[in-house]
Amino acid sequence: MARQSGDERRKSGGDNEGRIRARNEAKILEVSVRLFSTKGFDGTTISEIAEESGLPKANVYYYFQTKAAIYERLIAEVFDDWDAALRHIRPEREPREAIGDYVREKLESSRRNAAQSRFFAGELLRGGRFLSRGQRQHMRDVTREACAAVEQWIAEGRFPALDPRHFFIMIWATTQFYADFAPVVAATLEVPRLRKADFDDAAEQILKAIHF
Amino acid sequence: MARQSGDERRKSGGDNEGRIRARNEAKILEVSVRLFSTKGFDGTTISEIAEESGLPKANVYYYFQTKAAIYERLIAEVFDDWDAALRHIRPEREPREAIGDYVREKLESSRRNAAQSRFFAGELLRGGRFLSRGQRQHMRDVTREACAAVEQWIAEGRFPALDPRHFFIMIWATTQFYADFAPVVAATLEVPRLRKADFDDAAEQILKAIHF
DNA sequence: ATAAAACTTGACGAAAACGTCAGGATTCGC
DNA sequence: GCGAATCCTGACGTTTTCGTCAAGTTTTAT
Repeated sequence: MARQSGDERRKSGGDNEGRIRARNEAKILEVSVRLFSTKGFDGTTISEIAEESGLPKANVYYYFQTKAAIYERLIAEVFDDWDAALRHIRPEREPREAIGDYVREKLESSRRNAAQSRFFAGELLRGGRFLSRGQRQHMRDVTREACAAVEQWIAEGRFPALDPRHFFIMIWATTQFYADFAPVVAATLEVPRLRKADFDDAAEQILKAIHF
Repeated sequence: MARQSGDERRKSGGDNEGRIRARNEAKILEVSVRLFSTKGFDGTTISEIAEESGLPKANVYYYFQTKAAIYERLIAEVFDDWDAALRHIRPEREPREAIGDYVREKLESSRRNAAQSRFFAGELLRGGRFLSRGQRQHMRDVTREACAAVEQWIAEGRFPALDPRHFFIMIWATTQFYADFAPVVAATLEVPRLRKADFDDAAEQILKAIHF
């Protein structure tokens, strides 16, 4: 009996997964993030995931023990990207450049991975019940560090005296918005669908509107 | 046989609902907006709504034909508030005051009706499938009018040359964010729970950060 | 008081979802 | 080539949910 589902298997190895497993897991996750993002956790069924992945349902259960397991894997994936953009904010950089890069990268990544972005937004909207303590703590640490950089800029007189925490909230809110609430944005801009150019405009306008 | 469910009844009267009906519908809607906002449409069950409303399930169905009917009623309710705040933006007003009022009102109303705010955000995040064509159109009209006011300010040299559409998106994104993603905001501000003072700070910081 | 309208409710049926299982088919390491 | 590990899958059981129904009780209007 060679039954052995998903997680157990990876406990030591981790890297050298079978190609088949790698391919199928990837496919399942790719389909899932799209479905979860538009229909939510409860609105998405495993049958649906299976169908769109081109696998029978039981096969999905071969790779993931439960629906929650899929969801959690996705959370972890998104999480890895969470702070990547924030690394632009370093005290030794020029504020205008650092923040410009940050805004542009945030917009671009949420544009390119819109489903992922909406998926995570949905999770946060619901209170982040699937976020582990460690993940929450990590978010806090990363944010604190970025705020420290801004505070240093302020102390050096290179930045206006704003509360960096609200400043980041503002940036984050705005950049997320374009991808997560695309229908509203499209309606406001009076275009049928958002294109790359709209995101570029957004970056420019955001940087122009913020007083720094 | 006096069977007659919800919607039919109101077709002509509309105003003079029985008190019992008014009370029970209100209770159901109040409970529903909270549940929908934290668990989503599919994650919320009628049994749950019934239980928390203190009514048997069949009674909920006496007032609302389907779960979707409850959801749609809530959408319509939220919708009525959508543009109320935007009415502060009028060309004859002083830009600083008008926008200040707008930001403060938006923050305050999303703070006071956090569940409603999150509920609507969730709907938009999912692509706004429950929004009627008319509602979409209305959003567009209201937005266009507000943009026209800003454009007039710009023409009169009372406002910086920003694209008003991106400007409003930015404001809307930011103000919503405080209520809708409260856990993230609380983590960033390093407080256990957001209080009124935090929202007041937010208003101040937003207005200070925006260049106008 | 009385009849009609409005309201309440326990029990029920049908459909759908989750997750399981036992056994068959493929692939892999040697 | 062969045995073991991995992968695949149709059918199934259980639970949950939506929504219905028919028979009650309470309120309201006259």
